[in-house]
Amino acid sequence: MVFKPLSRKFYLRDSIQVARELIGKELVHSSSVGITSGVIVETEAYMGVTDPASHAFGGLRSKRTAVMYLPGGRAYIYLIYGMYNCMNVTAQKEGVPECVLIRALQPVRGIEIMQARRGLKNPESVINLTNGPGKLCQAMGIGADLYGADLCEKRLFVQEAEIFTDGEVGVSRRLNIGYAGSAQDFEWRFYLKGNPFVTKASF
DNA sequence: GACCGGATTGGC
DNA sequence: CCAATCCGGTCC
Repeated sequence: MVFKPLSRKFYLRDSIQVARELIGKELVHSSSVGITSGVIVETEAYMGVTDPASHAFGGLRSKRTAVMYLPGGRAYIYLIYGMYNCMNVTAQKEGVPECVLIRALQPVRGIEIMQARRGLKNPESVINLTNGPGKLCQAMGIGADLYGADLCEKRLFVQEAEIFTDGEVGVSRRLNIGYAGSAQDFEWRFYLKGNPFVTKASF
């Protein structure tokens, strides 16, 4: 099995472009219990300093946002609602804190590991493994220990998918950012049309 | 040092 | 529909 992380160059662009191009690529995590991976089918771009929905809005620098200011291509992982992790891919050149939230995956490798980590009652429900940002982090074993991980190395990375996922890329507003004012209307969410792992949205 | 709320989820 | 659960950000 040959792993080939995308180059740094892929990430050194604005997060909208990175978010769109991440659709259809494979996110891979090599952990002590084995390899898990999935095709990225839903993303959201967070445009940093000028984006009220971004954790780096206004140029905020903190322990949490620090990784976003490094050159793109690292994992920005944060705890949401005190219980779930969300994984972002950082984008842009050094000093420009943009990132892309991974909202859903279609499982490819290590599905049994994912099921064990998720601890679902009905294991036949594969859909529930990775159809949401918190769920996919749990299934993939992505936690705070991977904060800042370099995606150009081989522990946690993105590569070209070997399987073909058909369907075109849809665009919509981002979800659950009611606090973000007019930025709610920006269409910075990307998803694979018709894919069953994509979050059900009302628009 | 206190208080508030969230880029979510699963159970009732 | 709503509780879970805790960290970061804000304000005092």
